[in-house]
Amino acid sequence: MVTASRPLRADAARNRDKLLAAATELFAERGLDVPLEHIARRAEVSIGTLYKHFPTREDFVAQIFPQRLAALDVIGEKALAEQDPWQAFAGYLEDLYALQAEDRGLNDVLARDLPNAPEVVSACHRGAGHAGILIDRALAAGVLRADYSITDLATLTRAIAQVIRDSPGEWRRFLSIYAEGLRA
Amino acid sequence: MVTASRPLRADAARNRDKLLAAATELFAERGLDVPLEHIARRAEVSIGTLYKHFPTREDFVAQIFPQRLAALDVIGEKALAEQDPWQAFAGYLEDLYALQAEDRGLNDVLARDLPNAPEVVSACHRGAGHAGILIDRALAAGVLRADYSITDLATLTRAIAQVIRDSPGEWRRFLSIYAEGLRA
DNA sequence: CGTTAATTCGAGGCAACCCTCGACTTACGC
DNA sequence: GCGTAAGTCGAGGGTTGCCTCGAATTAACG
Repeated sequence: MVTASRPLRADAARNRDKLLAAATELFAERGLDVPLEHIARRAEVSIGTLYKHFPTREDFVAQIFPQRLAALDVIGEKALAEQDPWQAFAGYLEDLYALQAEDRGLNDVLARDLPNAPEVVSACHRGAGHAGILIDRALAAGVLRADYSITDLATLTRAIAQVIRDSPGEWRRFLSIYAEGLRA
Repeated sequence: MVTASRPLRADAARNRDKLLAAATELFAERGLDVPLEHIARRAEVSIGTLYKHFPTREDFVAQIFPQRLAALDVIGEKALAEQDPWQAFAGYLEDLYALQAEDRGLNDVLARDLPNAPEVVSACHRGAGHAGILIDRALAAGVLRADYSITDLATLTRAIAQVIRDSPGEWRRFLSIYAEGLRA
């Protein structure tokens, strides 16, 4: 039962776009918790209009992050193409956290449990799938500590998210130390 | 020029104690950001009375945490008494984070830059002093990766603080992996 | 006891953020 | 052009937390 909503009026479409652009910028700059009023202000639109188009913060997240999360697939594929199982896994971590470091909103999305939009959830699942394969490969090759699991990666992600928030310049070093501890 | 303040009236002393007890509990349970109103409520005292005794949140912190931080000295001494340089450093980390995991307030104090009370600051400095010695020893013995520094420990502390907040049961495992990466 | 200074109380003002609703405005089809 | 549905606006009500201040209370001392 698809409810075919009629096309937006011209001004409405314009405002929707401005809101989306503003939200994209502000999420990236300030993180997921930026006040909705700020988004409205940057979009030069009233708060009422914001709520008309995006009744909840989640609606913004659902519109904005699926594309962002597509990058996860890219780095996943890239890592799967790498021959050396250790290099594949370690490179994946580097790329993943580099991504997070570039976008505070993405950092939040990946580090919290919150994001409920199905598109976002499925993107995360795909990411976890890639990571799972990389872990299995590395385990099979005996280059990763034998008890490592995807749960540890989730923990690491939240930890690194915090490092990125506190001191954006240090995550790479932190990761390199942690990664040493990962080798079998 | 020491301003000798006269002793508190009996009821005032009682209320002060109740406030301190309530704050100690709530900081430990909920972290440093617990609303001051909650502290007043648990102490069964009005919000006005709370502000009379502790005009700022920092005043609570300054009264409560110096004793808590004394534990830092204890584990520092304990580690310095340990013969094996690696065991000394690794044990210190274990003890430190076990402490943090037991008290959300302490976790916050150690992981944020905020705490400005001189007593708190100096306790942190003493802790850093111990840690510095442990690091130097381990470096001299060649058991710690050669480029490790106290800055890395600060980063680790913030990262683990986050792990403790998110999933209190996992910090030990996380640390054990990281610590592997630390060996020379 | 009575005095009085110290203490307590909590209503209420301020600020940030959330969200709603009805009056006004405007795009668009005719 | 005009009528109308669609869209916009922003004042304002709700919440949570911070903090203040004057009226009411009370400990403590003679």
